[in-house]
Amino acid sequence: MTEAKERTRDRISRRQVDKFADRRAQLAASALQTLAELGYARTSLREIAQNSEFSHGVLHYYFADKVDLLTHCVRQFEEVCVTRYDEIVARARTAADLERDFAAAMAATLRADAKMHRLWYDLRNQSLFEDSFRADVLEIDRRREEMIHHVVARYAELASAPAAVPQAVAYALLDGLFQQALLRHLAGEEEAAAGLELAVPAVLARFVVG
Amino acid sequence: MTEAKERTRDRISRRQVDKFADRRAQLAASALQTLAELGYARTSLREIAQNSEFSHGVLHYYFADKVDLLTHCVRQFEEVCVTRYDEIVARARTAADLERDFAAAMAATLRADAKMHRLWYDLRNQSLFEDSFRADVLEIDRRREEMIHHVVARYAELASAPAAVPQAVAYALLDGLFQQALLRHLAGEEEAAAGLELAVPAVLARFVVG
DNA sequence: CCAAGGTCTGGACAGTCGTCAAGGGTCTCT
DNA sequence: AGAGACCCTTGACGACTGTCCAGACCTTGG
Repeated sequence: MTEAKERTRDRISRRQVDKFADRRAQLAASALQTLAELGYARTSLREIAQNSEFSHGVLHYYFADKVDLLTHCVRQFEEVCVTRYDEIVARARTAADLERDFAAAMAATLRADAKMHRLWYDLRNQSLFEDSFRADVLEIDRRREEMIHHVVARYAELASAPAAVPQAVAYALLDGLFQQALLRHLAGEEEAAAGLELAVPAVLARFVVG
Repeated sequence: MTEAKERTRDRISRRQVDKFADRRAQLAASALQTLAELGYARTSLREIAQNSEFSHGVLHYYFADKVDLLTHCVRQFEEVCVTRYDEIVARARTAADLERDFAAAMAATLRADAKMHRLWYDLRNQSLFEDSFRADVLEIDRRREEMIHHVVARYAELASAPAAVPQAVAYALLDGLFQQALLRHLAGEEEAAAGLELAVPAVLARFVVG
């Protein structure tokens, strides 16, 4: 076999692999949309297929089984999930900036992506019953904790005061706050996001000494 | 019909009603046990019946349908759920007492009732997708918030300092802390409960000014 | 133009689900 | 003793599930 042929085959093979991966990503996106709408308990493969432009059989062409698909979904979900506040951290010039912008961003994503957040908490809970996703979920939660830590650390830096709570605790507290706001928001309470935007700066301020 | 007869019939009728309610409660207990073990998504009526001493048909004799059963379960769950720290609040003589005992009680129930707590978070999340339980779940959450408020209010009183955070925020923060500890505990992390017991007093102290 | 292989469809499968109804068993009252 | 209410079991139903597969479609290489 000539070198040219090998290169060609590599290129084709790579293109096929990429196409394969692209389709997987596309189907996983349909699955995520379905999951966000119906929740883990009520999502079936046929429903996912109906939210895509393919028939249900194709899912087993691209994924070994349902767990494989859902695991891929969880991993794909991560990418959207853990870089949300990076830009705000980078832009902030004062502690007051960060306080205000971070709170506003939390309230904004609560309003805009409520169904996706609802799905995240659903999947995190499923991982407590089924160990298939557990590793991936814990990894995402770790990165979310890191993401919050970046915010808090930068905040402490801007405020010229050391952080007074461990990063795991800071994440747990802010996540609790967000989850409660999500609960209220999805229950129809109009002021839920506004309440969150109000509460976050107060809590953030107590994360540093002084 | 004589008065004696009427009284007799009332007594019998009441006994039957009570027996009916008792059996409902018994079946709901079996259902709760099954739910705690398998989670909402994987719990079927036949599985519930197998965790009781009856066959699956009896469930439709005592409950109109699955939603009726699950709703009853949620309500029954409430009673166990919302009086957990009352005694500790009543006993505490100093703020330091309350801090220590409350944190110890949280860690203890995390260790002892992890599966039930996991179920609670599962059901609360389901209520975000299905509105059948929503009202009951929100009611329980409201009572849990009240329960936490009792602790915080008494703590502020003992510390002779006014509470510095709204009760909804205090609940959200402590709930987030607990949920994160539950996550770690069920993932096999041995120090999760101990970490919670350590973090709670620090957080509680920041709920009051000074 | 033909063969090959990647891609996709649609139907079939075995199993499980919630629901329901027919029937047997047990107890109480007349 | 017989009637009737209550309690429970069993088996069935249609719908839905995840999985698999035969075959059609389409692009590509020779």
